[in-house]
Amino acid sequence: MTLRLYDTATRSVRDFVPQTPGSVTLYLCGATVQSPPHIGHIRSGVSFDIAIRWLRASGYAVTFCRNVTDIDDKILRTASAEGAQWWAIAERNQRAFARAYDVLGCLPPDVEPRATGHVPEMIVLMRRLIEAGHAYPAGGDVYFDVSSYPEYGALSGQRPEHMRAADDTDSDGAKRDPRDFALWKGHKPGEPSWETPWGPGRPGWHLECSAMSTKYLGATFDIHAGGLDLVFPHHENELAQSRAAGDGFARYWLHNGLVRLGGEKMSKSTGNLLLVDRMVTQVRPVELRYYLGQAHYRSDIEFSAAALEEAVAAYRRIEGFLIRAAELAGAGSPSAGAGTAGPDVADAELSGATLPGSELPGASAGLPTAGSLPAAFTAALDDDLGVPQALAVVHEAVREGNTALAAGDAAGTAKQAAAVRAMLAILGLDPFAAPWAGGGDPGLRDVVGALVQVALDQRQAARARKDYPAADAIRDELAAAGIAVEDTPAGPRWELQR
RNA sequence: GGCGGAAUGGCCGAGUGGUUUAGGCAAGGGCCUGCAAAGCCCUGUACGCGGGUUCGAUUCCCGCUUCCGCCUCCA
Repeated sequence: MTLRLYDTATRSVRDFVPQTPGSVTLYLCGATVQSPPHIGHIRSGVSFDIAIRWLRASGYAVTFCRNVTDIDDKILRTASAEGAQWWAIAERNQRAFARAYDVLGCLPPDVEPRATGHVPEMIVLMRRLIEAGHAYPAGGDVYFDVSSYPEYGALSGQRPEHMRAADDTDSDGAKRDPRDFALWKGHKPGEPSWETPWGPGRPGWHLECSAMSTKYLGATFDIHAGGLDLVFPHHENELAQSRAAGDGFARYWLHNGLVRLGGEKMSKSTGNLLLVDRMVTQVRPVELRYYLGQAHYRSDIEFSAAALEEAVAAYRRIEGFLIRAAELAGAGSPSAGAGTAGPDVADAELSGATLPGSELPGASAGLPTAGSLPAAFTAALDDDLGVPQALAVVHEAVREGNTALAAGDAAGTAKQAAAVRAMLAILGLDPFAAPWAGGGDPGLRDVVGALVQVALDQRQAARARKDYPAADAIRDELAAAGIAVEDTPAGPRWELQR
């Protein structure tokens, strides 16, 4: 079974055949670093992180380029409003994006080029376009001549004659046609500028992606990804520039659906409510990742607190199974292995049942291979990255694993646990893998474990003499301290309340 | 005005020309438990509206309604 992907350019699901067998070049439109990321931004990161993990697990060597747009109107406006340097605003927000990608477990790109670092490449591309008759300098700006490129509109299905004229103010007078778009914006007082053969100025929005994708991935590359709201004008314009210049450009276009709030796309004001930094104080990052990743990447997500809570519950069900499975596989009796059982401890205990040929660090190296995964899971992801169906397979394995666990079937439990972890690794959700695992001071954990054990021993003694009020009081006190106690056939186990 | 997407059981969310019609959450019943918790089993019989094609439509076609995205700030 081969991977099939929905290609926006053809509006159909197509077999994915990379340009060079065995390797994939992928460009993702990353952040315009004009504000900190909200969950809409990061959903895109998560969606394509899963795509990249799947490509790698499928045996492709993926070269992943994710750009940063570090100059635009809004960055300049913010800088001016705050009395700060534009580059300081960009830098600050770029760091916030980097934090968000990291905290949600998105694998880093192989290269993360910034627009302002690639002006020479932009100049070359502009020259090529001007010489080919597809662009013209005017009034200090450089414009792409839409009428010179008959294919314009093909990606987004727009007909130029039906497009509304741009109502932007600044430079309309210089354009030959209102639909022409700026490759380069002429210098204005108070704005940063770079020298070009056509005068000083700054990059237009679209030019950078053509210049940088070509530089790092080649004139023709496999996949161009980004949010659905970038199809027009951004990606349309990129495509026009690059094709008009004679480059093949992207062979597949992937677009993720948007996150909405209150029935509408997240705006600046509503987005502030859903900043990643804020969300991860309300749910654990891995739970937020589960929420953002669980829907199909092309579906819109209507944010709701209730839906987020459901995702949390679903993830904890999976995680709970893995923790109990690790305890069983590890120390024979749950009480011995439990408690101290942060996932990292459990990880060690599970080592006997680890993934085939994998250390599972969450880094690109250790992903399970597609062949080692359940066939239904593989088939789901091969079908345009069908994460919802893939998660159904995960949940079925969890249920079977829980049944084995209840029966004391260690081998069966370990088998299901290994399968679940392998599948979760592809989705970036393995609780025992980086960046979710670990944390905490091992020494402190041992101390806490010993203290809890004292309390549990007293509770067991109370239970043995059928003094249930005393036993329940101990359990209640532990609960109040944030420790959940469960009795199992093999004795009590505890863990920190999640 | 143009282009595109969507409407599924209490909720989230897949999917399919029919017979076993995902999965999760919540709910009810049961098992287990001293009680819980966790887990397992069972239950609910859903596809916006109106036509059409068909032996049969939630799935295909036409029309309609509502919602959403884009039409040069956007993930």
